[in-house]
Amino acid sequence: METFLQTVGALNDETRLKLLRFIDKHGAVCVCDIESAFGMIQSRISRHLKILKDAGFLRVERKGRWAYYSIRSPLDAFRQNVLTEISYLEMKLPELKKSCSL
Amino acid sequence: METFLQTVGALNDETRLKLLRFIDKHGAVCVCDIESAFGMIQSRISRHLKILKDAGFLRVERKGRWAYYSIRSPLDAFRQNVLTEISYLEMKLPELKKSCSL
DNA sequence: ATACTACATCAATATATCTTGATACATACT
DNA sequence: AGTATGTATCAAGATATATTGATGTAGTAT
Repeated sequence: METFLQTVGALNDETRLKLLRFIDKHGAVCVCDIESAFGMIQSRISRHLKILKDAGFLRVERKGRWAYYSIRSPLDAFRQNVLTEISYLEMKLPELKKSCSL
Repeated sequence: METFLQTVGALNDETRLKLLRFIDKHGAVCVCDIESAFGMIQSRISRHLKILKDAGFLRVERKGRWAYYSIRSPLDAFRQNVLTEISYLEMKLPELKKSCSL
């Protein structure tokens, strides 16, 4: 119950749906790339990524000073369904431009 | 996007998950039965039922002064998955006692 | 018509969540 | 050591959502 509410709670935000789709589409990206792609301030991105991570959708891998977020794998069936469902949604995603990372 | 957010928004509440499971389990029930089963005031129940209905999970059928809520049918694959997922959750549901309806 | 019942909706308050800017932390570089 | 960079977290205000009690509406009964 707790966990399910956390999962749907994480999905209940337009920004997070876009982040999820963006990461699902591009694979591992660092926070600064997301920041410049979405044109949002870093604290906002960081917060949403944490919520998505805590809800079981994302994983982080730190390399040097960068934190790379990607879709957690393996993903249980329900979360996988959710990702698929999100991929069907019409949303305009920003372009990924490798601005800061190597 | 709109629709998806409305769907997950409807799921983002413990009371509504219980209502959904309760109705999924018992079939068509009227508001007063839910009210007495859950021990919640009527306006609260009514509001949550509306949210679940607007999100595409429930349908209403009025008979006389009663409004019977049941799972909308047919349900698309995603919402069906959600219902299945909810059925796996551990939650204590109140007993249904046919208190007011015929 | 009046009164009653089941349900819906509104207004006010309470609670949770989001956004921003500031600050903290950790790694890398000189 | 200091400085810069990438990220995380905190505190404040803004926004959204939930709960309650009151009121509105529609069907039913007397």
